[in-house]
Amino acid sequence: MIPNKYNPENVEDKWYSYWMEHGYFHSTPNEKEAYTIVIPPPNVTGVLHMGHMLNNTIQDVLIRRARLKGYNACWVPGTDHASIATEAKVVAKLKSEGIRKEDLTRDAFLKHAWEWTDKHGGIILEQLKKLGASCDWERTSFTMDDNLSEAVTKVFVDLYKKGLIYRGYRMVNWDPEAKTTLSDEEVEFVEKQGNLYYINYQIEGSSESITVATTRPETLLGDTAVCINPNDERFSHLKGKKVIVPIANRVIPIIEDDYVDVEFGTGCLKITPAHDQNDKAIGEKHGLEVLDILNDDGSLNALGLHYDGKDRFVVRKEIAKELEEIGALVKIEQHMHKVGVSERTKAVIEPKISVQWFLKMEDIVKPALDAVLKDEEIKLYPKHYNNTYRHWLENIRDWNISRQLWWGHQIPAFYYGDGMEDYVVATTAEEALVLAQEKTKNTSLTIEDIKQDPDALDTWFSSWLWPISLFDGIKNPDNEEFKYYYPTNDLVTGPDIIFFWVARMIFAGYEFAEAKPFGNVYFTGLVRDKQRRKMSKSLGNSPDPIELMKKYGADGVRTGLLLSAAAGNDLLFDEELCAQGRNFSSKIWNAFRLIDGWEVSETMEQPTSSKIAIEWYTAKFQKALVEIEKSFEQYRISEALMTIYKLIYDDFSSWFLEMIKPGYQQPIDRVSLKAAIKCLEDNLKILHPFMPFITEEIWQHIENRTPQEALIIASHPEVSTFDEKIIADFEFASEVISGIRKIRKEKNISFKESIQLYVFANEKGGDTFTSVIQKLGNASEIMSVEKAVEGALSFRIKSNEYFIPIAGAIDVSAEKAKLEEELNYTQGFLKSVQKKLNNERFVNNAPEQVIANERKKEADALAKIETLQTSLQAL
RNA sequence: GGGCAAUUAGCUCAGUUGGUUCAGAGCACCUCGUUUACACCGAGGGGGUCGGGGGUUCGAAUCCCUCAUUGCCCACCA
Repeated sequence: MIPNKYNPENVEDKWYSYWMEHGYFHSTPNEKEAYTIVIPPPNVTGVLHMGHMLNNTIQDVLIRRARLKGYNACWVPGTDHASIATEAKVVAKLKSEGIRKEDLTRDAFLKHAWEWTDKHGGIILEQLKKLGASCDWERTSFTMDDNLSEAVTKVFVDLYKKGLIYRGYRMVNWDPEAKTTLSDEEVEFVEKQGNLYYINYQIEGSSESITVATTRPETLLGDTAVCINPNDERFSHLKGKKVIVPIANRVIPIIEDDYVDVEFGTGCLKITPAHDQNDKAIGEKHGLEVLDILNDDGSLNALGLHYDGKDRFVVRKEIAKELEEIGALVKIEQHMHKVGVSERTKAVIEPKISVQWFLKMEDIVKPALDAVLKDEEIKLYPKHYNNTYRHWLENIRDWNISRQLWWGHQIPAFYYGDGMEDYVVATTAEEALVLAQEKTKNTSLTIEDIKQDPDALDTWFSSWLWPISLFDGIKNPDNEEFKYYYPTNDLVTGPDIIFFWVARMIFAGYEFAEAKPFGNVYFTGLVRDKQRRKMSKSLGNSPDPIELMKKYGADGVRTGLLLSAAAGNDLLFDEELCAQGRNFSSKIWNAFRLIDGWEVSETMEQPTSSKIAIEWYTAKFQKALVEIEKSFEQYRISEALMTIYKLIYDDFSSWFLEMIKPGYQQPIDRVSLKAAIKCLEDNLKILHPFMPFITEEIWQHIENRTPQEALIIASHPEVSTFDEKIIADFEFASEVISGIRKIRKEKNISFKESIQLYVFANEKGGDTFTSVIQKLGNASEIMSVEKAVEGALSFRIKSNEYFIPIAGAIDVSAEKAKLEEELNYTQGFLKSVQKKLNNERFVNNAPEQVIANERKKEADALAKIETLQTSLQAL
């Protein structure tokens, strides 16, 4: 009836359906305390990878544990529209069909995007079900759901009214591939080998020239000045003169600014205000003209003269050649530098001046600093992320929130004219019309006269509201759900989105909900392969999670991942880990099968060894429970799991079950069986958050449970006081048992053959486990003696000596050698202890406890030496 | 260029205020074993000068200084 081997595949599907059917994952506000997690929403068209596996396993552990502990646990799942990533996918797909985005209307494009989303969206959520994720699926959300979108619009309008959102002509990061601006966070810097080009600019009306160094020679077509340091004597004779831009043959001034580093390059800098942040600043300071030479796709425009229409990188090469031909190129040096690329498309970013929407950050972030750093309202794990967090917030610049994309939340700004200020911000076009009429005092304006801003908002401008908008807290802040579930408890995510998402959610929380969004943030590490390489599609080193779960069971994969995932550390994934998890499943299964197979006797007395075993395991379980609680408090989840692993593998299976196991074909007494089942059930409860499926399976096998008695909603064992002494006594006894086993092994004495055991005890008492030693050592009797036993093998535990008489001859010289070695070691140990005790400064300075311990060590060593010497003489 | 973290057994990591059983765990490894839950197993075992150097202390993996290596984050030097 109960299979020999545990087969996860069927079992896991069965219980997931069972849990769903009975609505255990679903939460509604009630009188219990809420425990809430919101999922970091994966990209709507994404597929499950190992990073998700780790991240969501941790969330599931936390949520299941909370559920067992009697909280009203609510884990809200959902997906993110991922504006730029998804739009890029859709554009690529259309391109493969020969359709260009430029040829489509906004509505037509969005239709394609929604089709794509409907087709590929949510796959990842289905995959999470395989993992066992106990999300409240009835609450599944999408950042572009109507409700969430309305929240985004409302927030935009409110922030605009507060004066925190503005439209400005600024230098921004331009991604020529996606043809959109990006926030500073979306630009990553990669080290690249480039060239430093030294170019001569001829002084107007002179044969003399001045050399500038640049990494981007093509930008000289946009130069509007050349700058020198006013204190640089090399160039003082050129002050006030003008130079001629090569190729373009434009005359531009030489200006002076101490921004220029005399040491670097030639000490002379060309100024291209349209294509460099610093140049723009200098340009503004000196009132320079701005010449934008680039098109949106990164090719040069008409200002690029004969390079019109050619890509910037092509021009870079060609212009170098032309400069060489006209003798303006002095030299080219190799130059390592960091180049900003788009996080999404990897295209090299161009600084570009354009009109965009920005959020003022200075004031809005303020509460977020204290919340984490001072008041500890929000705690980050590991804590050292506090520094990273602080640094970012303290150096933050205004957030460029507009994107030249269609997939996303359209900016609720409406234009009625071409002027920089000819717009209004409103939730709907109708409201906008009213506002526009008021603003222009022109009541003849119609809805046709106003046009909504075509741009969409940065994806993160919606996900920063996630913990609030999931519960409709933006539009309807007094609703019952929001008041009940918000603030949420724990957030589990990767440190790579600490700025993108975590920090922004924190100040959004204070700004829009007047409260923190969550109490704790647990940052996981990255999942890498065995060689520490990042997992990536191109390397092919990323295993398919679904296949892994098929092979090892979801429980096995979860366990494998968590066993080695120290908080915040990268996880070096190896399938071996999953095998370890699967093996653990088997172990538990077999332990259950053992107990399940026992016949019970109603009349049988409980053996002493069983009675003591149960007392011991109960204490041991409590001790483990305390450690587990402590580990969870510190979010050391892998340690908590390891504690359970060892408890079940070693203490429960190897020791406890062996202690109470009845003889061959013997029944077990009723009391012991009942207690054993209780112990097993407690094990299942604490293991359930980690291995939900196998624990539920066994739980339901133990007896027929009603849906109200399912393990998933059982109650977690409570911490209570426990007997430390019995644990210590067992520790000692287990060493004795190991000693016996060692001798059996050395002398090839089969376990079936019983032995006699004599004890010469310097340490009196500690007989609690005699019956256990007898059983697990297969000793026919255990007797106390007052002197060494002749014709016996011996071993020592602490200051006690144990003798096992054997029938055959004893190899006296070998025994002697063994004893002498042990004696030697103990004498050396004694010497070091005595040296310490004879040191006056030690005795005077060390705390009493420490000295007492040293004295105890001394006494023990002395006693042991005496025993050893007696034994040696006896030989 | 600045900041943060790490460096302990073959691998991945614990080691909380310096002092008991402080040099540990899991995996891997070696030996033996098909005993009646489990070979996806059991029993037993080997293995580390705690990155190098210096210092404080009666006492340092733990505190201080310094050097080295690695990883991450941030920064507008053309």
